[in-house]
Amino acid sequence: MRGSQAPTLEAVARVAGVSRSTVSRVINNLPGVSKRAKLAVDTAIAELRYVPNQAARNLVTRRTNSIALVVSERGDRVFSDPFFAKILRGVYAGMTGSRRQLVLLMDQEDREDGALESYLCGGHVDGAVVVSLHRGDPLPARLVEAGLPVVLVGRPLSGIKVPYVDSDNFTGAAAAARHLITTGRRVLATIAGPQDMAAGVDRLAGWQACVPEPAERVAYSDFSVEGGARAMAELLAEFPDIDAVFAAADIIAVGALRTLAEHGKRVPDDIALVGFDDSVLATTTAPQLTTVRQDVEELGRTTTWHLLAQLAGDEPLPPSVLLPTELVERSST
Amino acid sequence: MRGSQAPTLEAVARVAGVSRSTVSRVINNLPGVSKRAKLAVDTAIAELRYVPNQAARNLVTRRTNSIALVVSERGDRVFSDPFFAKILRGVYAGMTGSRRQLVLLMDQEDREDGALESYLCGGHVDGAVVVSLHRGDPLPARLVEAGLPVVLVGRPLSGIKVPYVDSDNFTGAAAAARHLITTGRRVLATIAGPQDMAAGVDRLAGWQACVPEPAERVAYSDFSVEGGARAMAELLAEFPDIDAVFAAADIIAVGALRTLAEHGKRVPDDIALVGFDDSVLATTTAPQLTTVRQDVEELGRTTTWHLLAQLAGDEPLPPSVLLPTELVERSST
DNA sequence: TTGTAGGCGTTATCAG
DNA sequence: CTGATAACGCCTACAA
Repeated sequence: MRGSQAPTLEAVARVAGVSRSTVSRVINNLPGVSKRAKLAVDTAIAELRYVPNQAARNLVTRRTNSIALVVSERGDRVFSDPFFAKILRGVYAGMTGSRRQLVLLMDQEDREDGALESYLCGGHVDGAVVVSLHRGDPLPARLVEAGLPVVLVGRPLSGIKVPYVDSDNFTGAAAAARHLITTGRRVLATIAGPQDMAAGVDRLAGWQACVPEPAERVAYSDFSVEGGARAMAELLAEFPDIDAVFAAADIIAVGALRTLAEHGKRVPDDIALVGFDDSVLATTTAPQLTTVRQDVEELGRTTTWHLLAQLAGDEPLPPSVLLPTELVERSST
Repeated sequence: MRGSQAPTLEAVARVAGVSRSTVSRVINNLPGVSKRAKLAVDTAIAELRYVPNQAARNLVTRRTNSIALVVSERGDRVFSDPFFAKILRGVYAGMTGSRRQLVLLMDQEDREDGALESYLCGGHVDGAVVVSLHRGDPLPARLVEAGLPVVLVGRPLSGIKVPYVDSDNFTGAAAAARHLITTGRRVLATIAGPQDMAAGVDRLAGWQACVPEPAERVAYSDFSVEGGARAMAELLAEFPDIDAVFAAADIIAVGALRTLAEHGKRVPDDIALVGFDDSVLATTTAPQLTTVRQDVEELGRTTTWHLLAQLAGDEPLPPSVLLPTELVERSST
């Protein structure tokens, strides 16, 4: 991949009039090199524009000084989702001072199945943060089996033993339920998120743990405005007397709000609405959303720390971490 | 980076009862392997969960089967900018069928200067698409010197000889100027973009090439709403009689629009306004923006094709490509 | 069709 | 402090 002939350690050593070992020591800042030798080597390096060959270095050291952020989602979707933006920001923040490169990897639809996996297991990276897992995704288990250090953003649904960091979705949803109950609402409904992701499952579970009739009045939606609008319509059609709704995400709540407006329902007078995430959306709606806050950037940061600690061998680590969530009261309840 | 001891070619060969070369041939789908041998090898590979060591492979083949998308911008900014989202989408689209992995690299503020460069030159990737260059960024020249195939998104300002793909900013800006002139505007002004980026420079040049008094009535702004608002205010203060403004980006135009409203100027009655980009912003303003459309996704796609062609050795390639831009008339002129 | 042997550019372990 | 020398895991002529 280099023009004609990239200079090697050997070449530098010749020019500097020393041995390869000495050059290697200089490059890696190892002790035991005389000032004179170091100077000669530095000069030679500059002159030849020498850059160490990573492949050779990786081969012998068995480390690459880079970690991967793996997004198990189609690449073209990633950039438009603010969730990933925050995760990325957090991962970056978590890496400061670690002297490692971050490599962002996404699913490519046209690649054969194992491409991502063999890239990761093939020694391109020292470890991986994996985010956006859906039920049944075999990737994390495979990576762990292969011995690659991995930390997940979000609880895995498959029950595999992989360390993860997640927001406490269960407790957050429970708080939402309690809030609605204590503010006098009686006919409670929820729009649950996708049940192939832990966030969807756990928020539903937390809700159901606090609500009188857990199995009643549940609609499902993906994380989209349209889905939320549709689910709200279903709910309204089947249970016209509901006076409170917990939406499993702010974006779902936005859709619900739209449907409620179309049906002439006033929020919070006729129906109270609670969202989840405390994203920017929550303050741009009218009325502003009562919602459960999770700190997504912190999620990325903590996950990265966990991975780096694992790489550094700072055992023992907790197998998983739950970050607190918090109810934020605004005008929709 | 593998658990205890990752299996090697050697191990597979032993289990399969063949030589390393035969295993290698199977892995690389080379001809000249008997059915029996292939079967034995495949079985052994599955049994041992063998994954080829990339470092070793890279070292000898001198290729990595991955290309980099390098964003010369702080990582945490990248995800929030829709421009990069579109570029990424285009790059992905351009890679379909290429059997390569995409590695996204961004500046990390805490890294020493050469980290990105030595990562790229050290043989981690076969080539790079580099985007978002500011004047004086030494990266592309260094990469090219080191022999790494590189294609730039956007014309480099430094005059270095690196292939690039860009939108035809000059012609687009000229079209904006002509449009304002032919619709009867007389006192023309422009809010130019940052002059440390080609997009800013070229749009200003295109404008100045078509306007009666090129040096007159120019304000400068970065690509932000606030900058546009401020620049518009400057213009208004200094030249109260202007009746047309060309903003070098839609986001700048949004700011200008705000200032104009504050000053009681009607658009387009009192002042005509043209933007650049045809981003989503252009249709969310009131009035909707007349603007110059550029296809950013296409930009990413074409740049990637160019790089892949270069890697494939499909010479000779045009050193650079300009993608057409097009005036879109709406209500602001 | 298969196996043997040499080398890719580093690091690391030894003696000197 | 410095310099040989043996790996690291794989590919690739070349020979069988």
